[in-house]
Amino acid sequence: MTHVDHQAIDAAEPEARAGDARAEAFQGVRAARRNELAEDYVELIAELIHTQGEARPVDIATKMGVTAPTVAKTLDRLARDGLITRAKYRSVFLTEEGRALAKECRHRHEIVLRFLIRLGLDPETAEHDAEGIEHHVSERTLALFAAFANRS
Amino acid sequence: MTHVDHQAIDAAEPEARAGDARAEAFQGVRAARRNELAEDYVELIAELIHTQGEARPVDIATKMGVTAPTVAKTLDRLARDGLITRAKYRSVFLTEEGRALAKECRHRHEIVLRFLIRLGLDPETAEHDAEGIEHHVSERTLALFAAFANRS
DNA sequence: GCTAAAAGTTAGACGAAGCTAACAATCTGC
DNA sequence: GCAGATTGTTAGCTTCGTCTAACTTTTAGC
Ligand SMILES: [Mn+2]
Ligand SMILES: [Mn+2]
Ligand SMILES: [Mn+2]
Ligand SMILES: [Mn+2]
Repeated sequence: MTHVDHQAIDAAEPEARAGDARAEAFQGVRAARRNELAEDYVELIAELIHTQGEARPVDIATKMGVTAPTVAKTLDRLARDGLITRAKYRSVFLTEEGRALAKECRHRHEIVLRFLIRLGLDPETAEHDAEGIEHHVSERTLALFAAFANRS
Repeated sequence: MTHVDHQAIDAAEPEARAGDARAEAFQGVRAARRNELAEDYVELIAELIHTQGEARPVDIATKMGVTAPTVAKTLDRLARDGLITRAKYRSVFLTEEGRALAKECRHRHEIVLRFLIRLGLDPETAEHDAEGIEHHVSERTLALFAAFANRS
């Protein structure tokens, strides 16, 4: 467990062709990028289920700022990847795996957000930046962020 | 200038459909994502020109950890977007605009890296994480990172 | 219980970013 | 200055993530 992996879903991009340390870093970033969308979706779905009782595609679309067909296609991919289950014209459910990923993402998001605020950032900007940064923070960095956020 | 924009190249994704603050954050992240690759390329090209005297596609491919055809196609896009110039079978040059972007990216990369190391991260991991985080750091956050990195 | 609005789906387009296979140009070492 | 190695290009395939347009199903209000 070196870089950002978070029990990644992967399968794509033939690794190995490493050699260069730089190349490895870029490959790690590309791997993280492939999971970003899934992470944001399951995190949002968990939140909707918690606050609204259910996760409807229309609400996902609104919160994500995309159109309904985009959500539909993305949900199909998440289902294919075993993170959610869904039935036609019904709202969405997380699988065990999806729930685990959501929890992990929520946790990471929370730490990055608190860290940025602790650093002195306004909550608005902190929320924006955390939404992007959270996917590129290794376990080590996360631990340091948490320590900083919790320091008295 | 709210979130990550760094004089972004954009043009895609019809904004406006905001309303929700969350949606705006996600749209910002997607916008940042669209510039990531261009940023990494121009930064690397600038570095190669500086250290090797020229930026050859084969070296870009090695450092980025991708194949030569992938580099070729990406370079075509960068040329289309006015960041580089290139001639068949020759190495790559940055335009004025590309040079400006490279400088900005280098600067951002440097600050994020120094910040992470200052936080207590090992240089290895710091380099990996910085490569991903740099694209999702707003001006405000960058300023705080710089201040933290430079504090006595 | 109809009907109109809301929500969801399907089809199809498009660009980005990756790959492999095959070919072409350039460089290098003798 | 030629041959073989290296580098670069082209063609074509794939998946992802976005969109619009058109259609279907469900829900809600009367
Ligand atoms: Mn996010
Ligand atoms: Mn998040
Ligand atoms: Mn980078
Ligand atoms: Mn960089």
